[in-house]
Amino acid sequence: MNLETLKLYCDVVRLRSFSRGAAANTVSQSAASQAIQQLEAELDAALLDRSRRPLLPTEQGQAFYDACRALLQGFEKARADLAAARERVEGTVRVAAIYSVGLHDMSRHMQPFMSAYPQARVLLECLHPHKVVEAVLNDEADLGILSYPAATRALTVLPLRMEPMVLVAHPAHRLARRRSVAAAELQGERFVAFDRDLAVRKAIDRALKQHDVKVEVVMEFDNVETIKQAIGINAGVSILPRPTVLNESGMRTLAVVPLGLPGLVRPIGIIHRRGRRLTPVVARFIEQLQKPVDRTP
Amino acid sequence: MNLETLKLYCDVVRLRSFSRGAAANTVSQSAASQAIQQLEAELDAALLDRSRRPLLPTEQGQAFYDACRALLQGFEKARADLAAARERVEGTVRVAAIYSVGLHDMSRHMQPFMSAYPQARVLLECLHPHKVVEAVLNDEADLGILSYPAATRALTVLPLRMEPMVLVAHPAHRLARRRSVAAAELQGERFVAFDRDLAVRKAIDRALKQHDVKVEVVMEFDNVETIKQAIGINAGVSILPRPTVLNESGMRTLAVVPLGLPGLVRPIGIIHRRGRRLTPVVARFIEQLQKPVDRTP
DNA sequence: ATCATCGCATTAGCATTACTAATAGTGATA
DNA sequence: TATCACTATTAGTAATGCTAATGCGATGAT
Repeated sequence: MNLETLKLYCDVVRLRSFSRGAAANTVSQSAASQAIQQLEAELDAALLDRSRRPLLPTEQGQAFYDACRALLQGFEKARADLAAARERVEGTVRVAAIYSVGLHDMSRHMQPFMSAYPQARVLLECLHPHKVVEAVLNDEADLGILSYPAATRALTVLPLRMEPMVLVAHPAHRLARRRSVAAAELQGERFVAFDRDLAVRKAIDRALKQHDVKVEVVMEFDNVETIKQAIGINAGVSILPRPTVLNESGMRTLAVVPLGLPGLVRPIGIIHRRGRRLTPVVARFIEQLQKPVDRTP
Repeated sequence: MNLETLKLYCDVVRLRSFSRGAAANTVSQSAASQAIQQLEAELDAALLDRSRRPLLPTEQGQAFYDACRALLQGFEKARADLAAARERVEGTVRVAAIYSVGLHDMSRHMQPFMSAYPQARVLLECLHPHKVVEAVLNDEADLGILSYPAATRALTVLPLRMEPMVLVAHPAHRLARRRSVAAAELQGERFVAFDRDLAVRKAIDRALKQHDVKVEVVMEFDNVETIKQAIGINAGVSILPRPTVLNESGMRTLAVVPLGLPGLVRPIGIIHRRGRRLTPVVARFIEQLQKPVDRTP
C-alpha cells in the first residue's frame, strides 16, 4: 500500500480517466489499471464503476477518495515540516563552551562569523567542563569548546590553541611587581586553586610537583572568575591562563607575572561527535574559530 | 513511499529498536534497517540517532513520528469506513418498480423475504417505467421491475410472469354483467387509454387493430390507478392487467370481464445491469420474486 | 442496427525493488 | 578491555512493478 498508488487513485478519480490519471503520474495506462485493481483487491472494495464512461467512483470510492486526499495532504505537510526543520537545523550552530573561553573568546569570533553568514544562527551556552562534554555527547550541542580536551571513541578533538599559564596575584602582593617568577619562589605560597576534579588543576599540580614546590591551597573553585575574585581580596595567588586575565591586567586590578614553568600551558580544543557529518555552517564556524584573533584593540 | 514502511518506522521509534520494530512487522532486522535508511534518504532527513543506544528519534524524527501516527490512524479509519460501507451495501437490495407492480405485488414478497433474511434491507421505489430503466442504468437501483421489459446491451431481463389483460368498466356499463366480451364488441367504445409512449398502450392498440376494432380514446394516463378512477366515474372502459384490478373486482366497485383477445398479455420482468455480479442478497431477492405468490387469502 | 473509435483490461517479458541470511562494525557494560 | 547486544552492509534471490502489445467493451455516428 503505497502513497503513489493513493495519489494515482485520486488523480484517476479527479480526472475521471485512467489514462489521464496515469499521464498525470507519468506512468503507463496499464500500470494505472493494474495498480488500482490491486488497490481495490487489498481494500476488498469496488472503488470505481468502469461500466459507464466517463468512469465514476462508487459511493465507497468517493468516500475513500476524500479520505485519500486528506491523507496525501497530511503527508505533504509532514514532509514540508521536515524540510523546514532541516533548513532551520542546518543553519544553526549549537556551541557549548567552558566559561573562561565562552565569555572572553567567543564574542570576538561571533561578529565576523555573523557578518559572513548572516542567515546562520549561533547558540552559545557556557557550561562546566564536564557538562560541555555531556552536551556534545547528548547531541545538545554540535561543538564543544573546552580545555584539556580528551578524544574518546565518541568524540573527535580539533586542537585550537595553547594558552600560556601565568602567575596572578593581588597588586599589593610581594611578587606583583616582578618581571618574572621562578617556580621555586612559590614555595609555601597561599594558593587559590581549581577544583581537584578539573584537568587544569591536575596539570598545575603536576608542574609544581615536578619542581618540588609545595603551595598552601587556601581555596578551591571550579571557574576562573571566582578565582580572580578571591585573588582580588588578596586571599592568595594563583596560576591562570593568560587570556583569562587580559582585562584585569590592562586595568591593573590584578598583577600578572610570567612564570618559569615553560611546559605549563592550557590546551584549548574543539570537540564534536565522532563520525557525525558536520553541516556546512558548523564547518564554517570551526574555520572561523581556528583563525587567529585580531588583537589590534 | 509506502504505508508499511511508515508503520515500520513508527514501531521502530515506539519500541526504540530496529530488531523489535522489524519483529513487530514480521520482517528481518536487515529489511527494517534498509527500509528506514531509504525512508531517510527519500525525505532527506536524519530521523533516528543510531549513535546512542537505545536509539532515539531526532527532533525532526519525533515530529515525523507524530505525523505518521496520525496518517496511519487516518488510513485505518478510511479502511474501516470502507469495510462498514461494504457490509451495508451488500446487505441492501434497491428495487425500482413501476407503480402497478410495486403497490400490488411487492408487498406480498417483502414479508417472506424479510423473515428469511432479517438483516437485509430492501429499498423499494415506485417510478414511471422509463425512470425504472434509468435508475437501473445509473446504478441507483440493483433491480428494476416493469412491464414489457426490453433487453439492451446494458440490461439483462429475467421474465417474471404474464398478466392477462381484461376489460374493465363501470358497474353500470352495458358490458359490465357479461361473462366475456369479444373484441368486436368494443367497436366505437369510449376508451380510457394509457399514454401513447408506454409499451402497454402500443400492445393494446396493436391487438385492437388486429381485430379491426376502433375505439374512441377519451382520456390518456400514464398509470393504472388514474385510469381506474376515470372508469369509476364512467368516463369510459379500458383494458388493464387483471392483477391490478383484483381489489376493485372483489369489492364490485369496477366490473372486470374477460376479453376475447387471448394474445393480449402484459409481460412483467426483472431487469438488472448486464455483467454486474449480483450480491448474494440481491440474488436471493430475485429468487423470492420468482416464487409463485400464495393466493390463499 | 452496425461499425468505427475510444478507453480500460489483460498478457508476457523485462527491469527494478525488497527481502533474507550471513557477516562486519559499533555502542554499552562488566 | 573483553563481551554482549544491536545495527549496518553485502550478495544473492524472490517478488513486485512497469511497459508494450493486444483484446474487449462502451459510446456515438451513419
